[in-house]
Amino acid sequence: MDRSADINYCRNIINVIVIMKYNPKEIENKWQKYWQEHNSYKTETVSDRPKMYILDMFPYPSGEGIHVGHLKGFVATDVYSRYKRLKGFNVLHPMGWDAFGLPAENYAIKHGVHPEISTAKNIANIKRQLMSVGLSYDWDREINTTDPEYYKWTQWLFLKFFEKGLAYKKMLPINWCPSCKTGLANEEVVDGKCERCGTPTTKKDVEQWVLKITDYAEELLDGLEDIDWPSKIKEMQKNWIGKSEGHEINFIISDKKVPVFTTRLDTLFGCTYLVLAPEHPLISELNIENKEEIEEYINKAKNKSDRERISEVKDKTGVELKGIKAINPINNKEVPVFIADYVLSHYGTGAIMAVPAHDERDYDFAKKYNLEIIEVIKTKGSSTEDGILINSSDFDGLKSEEAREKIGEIINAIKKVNYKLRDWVFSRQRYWGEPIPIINCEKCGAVPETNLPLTLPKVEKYEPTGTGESPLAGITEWVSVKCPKCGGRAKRETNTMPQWAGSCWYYFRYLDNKNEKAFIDKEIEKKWLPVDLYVGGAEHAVLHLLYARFWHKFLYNSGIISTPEPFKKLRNIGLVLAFDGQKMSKSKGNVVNPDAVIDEYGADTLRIYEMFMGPFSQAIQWNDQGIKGVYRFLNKLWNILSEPNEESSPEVKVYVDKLIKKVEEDLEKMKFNTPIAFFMEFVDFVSDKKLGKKEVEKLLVVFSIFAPHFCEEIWGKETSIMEEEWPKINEDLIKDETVDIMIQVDGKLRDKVEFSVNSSKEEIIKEVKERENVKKWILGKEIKDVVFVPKRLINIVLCAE
RNA sequence: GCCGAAGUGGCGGAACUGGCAGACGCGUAGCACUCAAAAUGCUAUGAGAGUAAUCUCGUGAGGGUUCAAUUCCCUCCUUCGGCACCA
Repeated sequence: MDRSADINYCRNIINVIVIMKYNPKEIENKWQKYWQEHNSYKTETVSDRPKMYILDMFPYPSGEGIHVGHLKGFVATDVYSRYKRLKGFNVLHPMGWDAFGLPAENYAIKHGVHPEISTAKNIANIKRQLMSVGLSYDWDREINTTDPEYYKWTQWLFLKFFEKGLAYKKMLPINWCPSCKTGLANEEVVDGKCERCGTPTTKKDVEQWVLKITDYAEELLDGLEDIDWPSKIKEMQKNWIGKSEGHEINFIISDKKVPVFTTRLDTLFGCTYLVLAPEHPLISELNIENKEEIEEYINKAKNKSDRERISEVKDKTGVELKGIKAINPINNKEVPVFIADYVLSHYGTGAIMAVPAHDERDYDFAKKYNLEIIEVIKTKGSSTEDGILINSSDFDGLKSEEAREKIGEIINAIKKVNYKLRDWVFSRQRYWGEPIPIINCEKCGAVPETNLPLTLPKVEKYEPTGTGESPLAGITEWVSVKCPKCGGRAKRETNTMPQWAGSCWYYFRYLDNKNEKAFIDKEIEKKWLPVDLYVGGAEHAVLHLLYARFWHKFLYNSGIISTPEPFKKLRNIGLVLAFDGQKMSKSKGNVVNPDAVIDEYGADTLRIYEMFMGPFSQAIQWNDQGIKGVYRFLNKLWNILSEPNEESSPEVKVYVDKLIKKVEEDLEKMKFNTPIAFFMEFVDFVSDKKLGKKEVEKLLVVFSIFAPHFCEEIWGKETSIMEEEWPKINEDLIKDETVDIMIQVDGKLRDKVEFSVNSSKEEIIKEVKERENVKKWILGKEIKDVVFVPKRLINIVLCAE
């Protein structure tokens, strides 16, 4: 080290001694301890104040801890919670752990550490991280989905579904991940690949527990009307449920009725062939000439993966059933019959009437196999739109909509609604999940295990078997039980629940997390639900958010709870991208760890940067320089607020009240970036003015929602700043007496003049006309009109030459 | 292909209900402090013209409505997210 560095070092020390500098390291630990010791974040279940339930999507306790992206949402809800507390609400702001799932189990397989142990370790680490940011969670209400006292109720709720016949066992061709060696729900297959590991999924026939979410399709759709959610998420759920209204009609094949679903009954005269799904049960009953060819096709179709099917969208395959014809009910015309895997067995009736002239898929197929194409609708735009009927005998000239009605009447078509939504495959062949509390008895069938919790037994090997059985199947002493009903030999269900089970109802449990008699007390539920604000990532749109609504609606319909929807208002967090504009991920090595940021700048700087970087529902790149800017701002603000004058100058008083009002307005709109900008402007404004004690106190209370440690330290009173109230502002004081009026000539800004707010149009025009900047534009021209917007502008409109 | 969201300086972004485009921050440049650097402070910073006052252009592209458009309407382009043979 050279001499100059020494001098510099000495100077810095002198600085610290002379002025009390902002030193986050010193103050943050102190206050975190204080808040914890004083139970500052505790929420009373019963209170006179109005309730406000502000909820984060709880994290999965991964080994890497949380990164700054997770924190963005947590900080936003924390700021909002602190704001609402100061505003007099009884705020519930809890946190917990969604801890069942594959990573912990995979870790166990690799290292032989029980998931319970690794999970506990990870939770401790993340909890430490959350506390180091000064997040105001009521930790007395902490929950953990892997705690038997918690999953006892997950199991109990499953049995409710079972009692009502909404949980049933079925042999199904399900999505199977060959790498995770487990079945998956539809929602967990993204782009033909496993949502967890990215391996292409295959089809496998496995006996599965299924939850009948399809019974709730209509309600799940309707409920969207009444909730304040981003339209994007609503739209995704709508599309996922995929309601379509149409008719079911019968074609006749070999004297047998073959029902077909269509939304375009108006195109019935254009039907030139019929297509059955390869799995259609009728096929085996027919006397087909080319039986072998058909069987070969069916086998091939069966073994296709989702990816293969997707890649074949533009190149459809199929085989004609030779010697078979179908009769069209409207005109008794005979049309050929095909099987093709572009027709899905699980949707509608598994059979379609093909109208190649007005359906793209049928068109592709007809072109390929040289089938007849008959145009029956005259359309203005694309051939698949509604229009006017032609080539349709008596129905010619009718509009599509009328034709659907009329044709429907004549052939006795049944009106029918179909949904894309399919039942929820609910069992997983893995270890680290809630055991399904069912005993399979040879005599009595599936019998509920009522002695809950049914705890997850310890096993030696976590490895999935790959046979379609879970690792639990290997523990004979656990599996073999007596049937609770007949006492005979029976076996436990060895499948576990999917990772989404625990999160379907966790928002109830925070409210009453120690209740041993019920999953929630009825009165508490009535008082506290729905959740007022729910914040999390958009990736859960058709997973957690759909599943949770389903469970909630089921409980509501069963009379167990009193609210029809769980989450009144939902907002999505925008991703925090790495410096390179890419998603943060461990493998790319571009993850920003909050621990490092706090170590360098402190928690308050991190909090404010997370909020200041941009609108919180937007994806934004992390920028190290930006944090420095926030740190600079906090240093300036620290110096300004820590040495106040006795009394503020009058313009400062007004400014502060205006500032508070603007901050409040933006917070109500969930805007967190602009309030911070207002404070930055204030720093600049006040630098050459007098700021008094009273205003400092107001500012500290308001700013404490963003920088709690910082404000608590300057506050320096006996009681915590958290116990204060949001400052009242003097509306009379902040009313402007004068305003700047924009002066436009022909819509172009030419001048700006200060007037009293009450100035009339005439007064303003008179004065403005005399101003040089205006005169030169209107000189010698005729004024056609003057537009006056009070308190804003006047626009002098001239006659065009 | 279908559905949804979004395009504003060198960068992140701001702009109420159609009414000053570019707040605030970053970066950059200059200056001050310093032997020097860092830190800090001050000034400037959309493009072009002009010594200046000021003017012209400017919110993805083109058109429209309006006294007035980043904001409303139409067409198109680009990016991102979702769905993907759902009859």
